[in-house]
Amino acid sequence: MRLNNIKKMGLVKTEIFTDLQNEIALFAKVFGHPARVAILQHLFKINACYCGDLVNEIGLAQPTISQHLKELKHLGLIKGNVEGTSVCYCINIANWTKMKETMVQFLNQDISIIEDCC
Amino acid sequence: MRLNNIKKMGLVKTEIFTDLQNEIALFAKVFGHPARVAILQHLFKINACYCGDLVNEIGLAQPTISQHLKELKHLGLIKGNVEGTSVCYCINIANWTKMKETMVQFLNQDISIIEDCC
DNA sequence: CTATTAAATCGTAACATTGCGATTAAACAA
DNA sequence: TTGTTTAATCGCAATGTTACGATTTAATAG
Repeated sequence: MRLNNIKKMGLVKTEIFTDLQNEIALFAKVFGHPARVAILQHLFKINACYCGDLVNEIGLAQPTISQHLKELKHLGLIKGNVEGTSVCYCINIANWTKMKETMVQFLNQDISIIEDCC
Repeated sequence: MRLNNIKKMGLVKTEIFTDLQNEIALFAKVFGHPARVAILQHLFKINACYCGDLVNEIGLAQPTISQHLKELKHLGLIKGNVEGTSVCYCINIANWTKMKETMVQFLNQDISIIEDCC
């Protein structure tokens, strides 16, 4: 159920974990930076926007925003469309939904637990 | 709505983001490693277990597991109880539930979006 | 063609993360 | 007290991440 071309995790010993565990970690990792959280929130809010809008909105330098957009795009969560000299970014709903299912299932593990053990 | 003593994010310019954005990023970051995903899944599955069990179950060295447990504990998602020479770990359900609410709300941002823009 | 504009890429400094061997600390047993 | 067991901590090597100035690329305007 992986989305786009999923990259390796460097030092992490991915081979000793299941595909699902690695997939959850990769999705979570991309949310593990407030700039990427902010980019996604903004894209959801205004539906589509240019890279430059995000630079103004968020307040990080253009190369930094570009780098964060690249990571989101690489995981398949956003799409970028060239319009003249600008690039219009928006959420990839189909992939977002797939990702959401995986993550919500992970977060809902607690439904069978009644109370703490210790 | 933050749980435990939340730490800074190093190079990350946290001050330009909202508390919620930083909180989502911190939660996501802790899930951003398959070992921590595996630890949480195992704790949910068997309800409580010793550090040594996790070392056998997961296959990373004891200091490495100990370090991952420390991060989960620091965020408040697990509790550790000393029992003789062992330490029994389990999920902190109350904090897990709070975290889940925050994350699910973030993941459900897509409910208003009908289709892709570009 | 020559600007101009917008965004990607390059290069790099500062810092963080991962993993583990070695050691320490704490509880208990004999 | 002296082992033994279990887990935390220390220290460090290898690698990743973040941020941004400088540069390049690509599209368009004049």
